[in-house]
Amino acid sequence: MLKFAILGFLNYQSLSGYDLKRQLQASTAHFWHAGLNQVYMTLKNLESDGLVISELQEQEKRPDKRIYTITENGSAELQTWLAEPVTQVEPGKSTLLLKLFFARPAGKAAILAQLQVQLAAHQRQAREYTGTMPVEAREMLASQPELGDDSILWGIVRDFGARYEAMMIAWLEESLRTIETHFPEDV
Amino acid sequence: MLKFAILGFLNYQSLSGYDLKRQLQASTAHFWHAGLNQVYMTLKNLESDGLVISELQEQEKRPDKRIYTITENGSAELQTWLAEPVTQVEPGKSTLLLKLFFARPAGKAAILAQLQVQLAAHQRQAREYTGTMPVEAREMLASQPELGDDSILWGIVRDFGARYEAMMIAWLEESLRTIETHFPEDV
DNA sequence: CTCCACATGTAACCGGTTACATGATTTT
DNA sequence: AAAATCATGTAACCGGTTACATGTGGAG
Repeated sequence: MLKFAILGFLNYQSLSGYDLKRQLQASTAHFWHAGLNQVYMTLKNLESDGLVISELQEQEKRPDKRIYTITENGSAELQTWLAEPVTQVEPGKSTLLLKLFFARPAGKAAILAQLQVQLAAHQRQAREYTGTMPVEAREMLASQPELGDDSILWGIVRDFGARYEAMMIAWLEESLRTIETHFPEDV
Repeated sequence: MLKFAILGFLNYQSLSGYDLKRQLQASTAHFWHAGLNQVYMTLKNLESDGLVISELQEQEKRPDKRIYTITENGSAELQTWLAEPVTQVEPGKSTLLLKLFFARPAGKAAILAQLQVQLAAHQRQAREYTGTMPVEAREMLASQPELGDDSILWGIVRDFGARYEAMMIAWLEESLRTIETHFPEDV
């Protein structure tokens, strides 16, 4: 599916693999990660499928860049994908929940430690949503004011992140209290 | 990681692949899915690694079952995994958020439809958490009362599910309102 | 008579992760 | 002098999905 994330960004503007990775990092990292190598590979596949084209841009003082541009076929494929309904309630994968579910043999101290680490991490994460939009998004909006409608959607996705982190923190705090008061001490 | 889910369940009691799948379905489906075939395959791998052993149990009127039992090595491997700290804030993958992020070209009607389908699905899902513990869990608790401590953890995981669905519903409702009032009509 | 639950597997494929490989420029 | 940023790739591996393959007994 990274394929579509990339087509989505290239639909806004032409970018190099490296810049694409930056965009992903700034905008979609919390709901869609990707390694740099994977970005390059996917771009290559997209090019051989004729959904994007690339041209080499020479740079002084910097390595050359390969700039990718979406084709009409690519744009069409993106449209098709956007129109498809999403699977009803996507089955998630959470290592944390899985581990917690079976965690009893690990002992009270280990469980509390695990949850505290998570709490700290999510409190940090939550702070990211208290500020303003990421620079990448603001820059894109400034240079392409016709993206105003898109930014409504970006805001909604961002709001999900904020709510998710708030929920996570509340749940972790409550869970810590539950374990502390109800779970038996390690022997 | 399905490997550990299976070891976790076999650590409670010996089970066949088919029954294992049932347990997964009933307890961990919303944070860890698995196809039947994958369960069988993983069991096979676990056996060749010496983490579980199996014996064939003949049945009248039913196909024979292969019952798997965790070994000491298997138990040790589970312990090790449980003790390992979870990666800080696991990077999630959400097709819904990805699609929504880039959804502008799909148009207002399509976006609203998408969100409404999701809302209905999550309202259904949320109802699952209003009732009591699944039968599988209650049966296991009744037959093995020493699992009382485990059930605290099961409750915490279950609570996550409830909070997640509540958050999802609130977010979807708010998003629907936002789109309706701020997103331009299709031409 | 048809569909569902029980019961177990194999094989091809595919998306994504990790490791390997290289190299200049700028910042600390 | 070391570390981070810019910049692009290849190859092995691995967990998981989809499709294929088979067969009985009970319920509607």
